[in-house]
Amino acid sequence: MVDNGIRIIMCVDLDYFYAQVEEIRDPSIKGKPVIVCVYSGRTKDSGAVSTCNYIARNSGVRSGMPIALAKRIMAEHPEAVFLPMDHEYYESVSNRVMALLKEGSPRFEQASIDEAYLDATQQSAGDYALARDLSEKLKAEIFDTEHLTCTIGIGPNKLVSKMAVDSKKPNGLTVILPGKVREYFDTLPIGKLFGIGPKIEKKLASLRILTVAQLAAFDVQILSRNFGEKMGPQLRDAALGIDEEPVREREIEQFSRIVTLKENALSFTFEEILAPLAKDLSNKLVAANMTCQSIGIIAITSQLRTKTRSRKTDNPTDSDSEILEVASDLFRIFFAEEKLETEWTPVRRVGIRLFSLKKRDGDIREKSLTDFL
DNA sequence: AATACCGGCGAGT
DNA sequence: TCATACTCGCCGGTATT
Repeated sequence: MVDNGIRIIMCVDLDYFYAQVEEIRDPSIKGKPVIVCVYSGRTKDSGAVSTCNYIARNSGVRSGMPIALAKRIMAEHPEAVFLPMDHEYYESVSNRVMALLKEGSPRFEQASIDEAYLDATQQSAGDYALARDLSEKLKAEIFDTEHLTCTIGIGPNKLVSKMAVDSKKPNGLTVILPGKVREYFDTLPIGKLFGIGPKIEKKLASLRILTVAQLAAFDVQILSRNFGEKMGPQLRDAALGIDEEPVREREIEQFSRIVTLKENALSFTFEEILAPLAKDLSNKLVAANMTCQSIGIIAITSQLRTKTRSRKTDNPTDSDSEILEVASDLFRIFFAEEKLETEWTPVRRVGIRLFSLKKRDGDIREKSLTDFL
């Protein structure tokens, strides 16, 4: 047992994942700009870039960018390949890689379709040099079996390993030793800290916090007052490279499905739009052997503002008809309320969300505990 | 006072 | 008109007990 309190955490990130999977599926596109897109179906090129390979990034294409803009950027590169996202396929590849990683360390946490954390403290006997060796083996194994490159970051916690992985991509391997954390973090612009996006960066700037070092030294009380009791201390800890979160597999806690309407509208046919979403979500619940006890709707307005409504159901359910019923009712109420608003806000995208998910057939232990309580 | 529920916001892949 | 589809986490307000 290795227990000097110092953990060794690895963050594994599959490089430009969707685009790389496409390169492997069709090697003839390798060497060209590859841009994987989510087409919304409104017009020929409406939609957004999901991800792209580094050749496309070098021309300025970015995730989240409108497809039409990406096409304009690539206008002088007619060899550029625009592909529709094939989520199911990427997921099947992801599942295989995640299974490999899980063998690398049983202390495993999948963070997204292309990212995972491993607690390698035991395997590497607390030795960062051994952890690096283990990472190299994992990289080789993933490449040999799936022909995928990945980047691995290593550090004393999930945050630092994440910052390490971000420091050198693609096909990188970076170790930030516990004693080097502050040194590395202090060189970073504040916006590069994981968890600090444009909004928080701006708010920090208004407090005259412009560097990670300034955030690390800032009065935590004032941070709490401005960001809340949880986020205040968390922000300062992040600047200090402190993160005690364990690497742990987590049960999924929500499912959602959302679609873009053909045209912005003040209402829509619930049966036509919502029924397929309800069916999909119900199928997902059944496949996961789960139920939900809260059903919500999502509406994204023409101004791209997100509005939500939700309702706790009387009983846990996985029924598509019940999901459809509740979602339709929530949309009826939503549009009735919207009508009373002064501004006329048509809706662009609509969706359904399920949460308060519970595993259905809890095992015997769990069951008897529940019965007991 | 503590907890549950709800709607909004922010971040990330 | 250029703006996807997800998931997670937190905040603050209000209702409930």
